[in-house]
Amino acid sequence: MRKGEVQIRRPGGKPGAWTVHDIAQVAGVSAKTVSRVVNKQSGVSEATRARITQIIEDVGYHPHMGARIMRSSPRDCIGLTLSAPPNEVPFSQQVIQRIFAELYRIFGAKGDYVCLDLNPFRRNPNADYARGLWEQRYGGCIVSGPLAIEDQSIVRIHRSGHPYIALGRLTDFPETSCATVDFEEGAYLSTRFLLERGHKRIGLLQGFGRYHSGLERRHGYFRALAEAGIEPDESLIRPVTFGSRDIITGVHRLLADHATTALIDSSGAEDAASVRDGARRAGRVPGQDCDIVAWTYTDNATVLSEACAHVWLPLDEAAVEGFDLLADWFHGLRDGPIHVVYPPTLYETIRSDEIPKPRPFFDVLR
Amino acid sequence: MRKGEVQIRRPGGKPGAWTVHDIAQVAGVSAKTVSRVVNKQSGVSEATRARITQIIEDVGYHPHMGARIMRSSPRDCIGLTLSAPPNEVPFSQQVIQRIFAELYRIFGAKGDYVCLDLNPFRRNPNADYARGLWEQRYGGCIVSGPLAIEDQSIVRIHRSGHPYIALGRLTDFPETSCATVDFEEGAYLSTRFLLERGHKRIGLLQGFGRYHSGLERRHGYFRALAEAGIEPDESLIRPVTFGSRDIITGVHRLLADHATTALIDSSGAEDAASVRDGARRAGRVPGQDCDIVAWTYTDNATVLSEACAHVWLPLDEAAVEGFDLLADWFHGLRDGPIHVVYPPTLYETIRSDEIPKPRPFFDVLR
DNA sequence: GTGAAAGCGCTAACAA
DNA sequence: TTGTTAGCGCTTTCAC
Repeated sequence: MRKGEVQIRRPGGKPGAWTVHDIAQVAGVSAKTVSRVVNKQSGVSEATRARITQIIEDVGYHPHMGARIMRSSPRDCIGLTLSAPPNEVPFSQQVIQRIFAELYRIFGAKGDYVCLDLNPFRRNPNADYARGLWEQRYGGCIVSGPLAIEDQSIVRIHRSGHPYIALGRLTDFPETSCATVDFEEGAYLSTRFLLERGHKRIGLLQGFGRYHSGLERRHGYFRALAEAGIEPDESLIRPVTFGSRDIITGVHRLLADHATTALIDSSGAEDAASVRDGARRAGRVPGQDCDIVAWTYTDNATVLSEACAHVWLPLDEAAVEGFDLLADWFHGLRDGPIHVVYPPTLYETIRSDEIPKPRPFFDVLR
Repeated sequence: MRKGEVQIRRPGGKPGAWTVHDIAQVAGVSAKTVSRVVNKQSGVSEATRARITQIIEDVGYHPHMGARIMRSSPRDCIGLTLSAPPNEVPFSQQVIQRIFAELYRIFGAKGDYVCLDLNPFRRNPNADYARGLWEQRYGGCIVSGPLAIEDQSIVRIHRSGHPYIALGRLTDFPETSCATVDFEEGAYLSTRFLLERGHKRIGLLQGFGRYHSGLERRHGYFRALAEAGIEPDESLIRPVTFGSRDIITGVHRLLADHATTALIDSSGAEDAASVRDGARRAGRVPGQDCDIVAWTYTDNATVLSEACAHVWLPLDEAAVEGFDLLADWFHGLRDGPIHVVYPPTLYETIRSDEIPKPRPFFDVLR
């Protein structure tokens, strides 16, 4: 046996891991007393506590977490789930890194576990991304990503009373505990800005079409048009995914009609090259014969040099604030739900160089 | 209630989550039959199975994971732990991303959970990074990072029989299930290369001094010296951390003695700027009055332009192979332990530009 | 093909 | 301050 290594058989030579009863037997006390020591409860004399603590350390005892959560729900493990398939809504490296850095800071450094439910979707497209909560695997969770139009899970989570926070919300369920940005307002700002510049036919490259954040984009766009007394035209809205080809085609189709003089790129892809490609195919020149408003998730950052304005949606920043509040809720320092909804900001001029398209995280290797 | 939402009270109007007994009562069968259906065991008629499956779906039943793992150990959750404090051994973004991409590919996509024990060290410097295993929180684990000289946990994990893999190994416990590279050989190669170029006094900037991978560096260095019949000189070895100041000082001290004509940068920091700074302070010019061999974790990459050779230690590549094997062990498709030890490669010429110093992952925000 | 009973390790409630 | 009892939800064993 290696130096310093401890290896003590359970009393009676039983195999397997030590239990409170084993510790109790060795210490000559009852299991409940051991339990009190493990859980730092009062009602144990200092001498007994010290003795039991020593035995626990010597034999390397750890309480069985399965048995433990049968009596009380887990408060030392937070879940992180994806509410959308990563191939459909690719998380950028930057976003994931920021989320992890925060989880490390808030939960990890305290000794809490973080449990990832990385992708229930590949097995079952209608997977319940909260399954870890129902299984009592964790006692609270972060729902990372937009919520699908047909989403049922989030309301069930909400009703369950578990601490949770979603990085998105439901258009028809404003109670959702969330940390997100106001996409409706973003679309409204973008549209109004272009209307004020005299545009009448404004195309909307609409990201997240299958999700509530996509719906919000439509609503904001319609609201600005209605205020200006302009009849909306469905053909001016093109739902797009994050794929280059989709964005190229979307821009191409929208700008092919020369009566359309402006475009809002709310795709969320920050993919300047594809927007340019689409415009070129339509025979248009952004900044010259058409105005483009580009959406970005980075403050004061140019994602399309020719854009007449950039709208910043501070999603990461909202998430960071939300996580802190969730931690407090999770640890019993406050109640839920949480409502962090950051407003977007429209920049007409930005001095930064054009930042590159973000790299998807779950794609690092292939 | 929202459209399509299911919310059915348990029989008897009891509060809380549904159990196998509730399902059984509704279905008019016994709990065991429900259990058989949930676990896809035989011994249930098709009709009964279909009926129970339907009820399970309708009420959104999920088995209680705590109760479940009291009868059998968890095989749907893999742990990821850090064996060293991240401030002491900073993981680069690249490494962490690669690890996560692999976990996503191998475990996440199958529907397994990945449970992170991010940092038990801040609370307790002697923390047992395998606590999640002892608590039966997960049924196997990845030990990410080097193993400390005084490490006790890894042998206990090994003896426990749980599937595991460490991204490092113990110099005196070769049975360790690991995916790593041969640091001893890396140091040997580096030293021999410099000896063959005629150097007699070779400094070793030794990374990971408190860890086994640091010991391996010493051993390889000594082996090459012994082969060449050169008496080792302890003052030529400088253990360094990842901090710039430490590396600057280390290089400075080593090169201040002009009799020392060569240096092996096995710090692992890939920090060219600090090496240069240290040399400058010692009044030396790498590539002119001294030879430097630089260690890197990226294939065919220059991490110090003036280096006379680069030694590539394919740690990421080893990890990727190891994870696949661990997954098979975890899922019962093979037995452990795993031994993936990649050899280092010495490059005398590399045509790449100098790559920048890697950015630490757990430092993204601050 | 199906069910009854026991027990996994822990802790809340109650008793001493 | 400490101990006893019961029971959490599940699965295993054994019986029907």
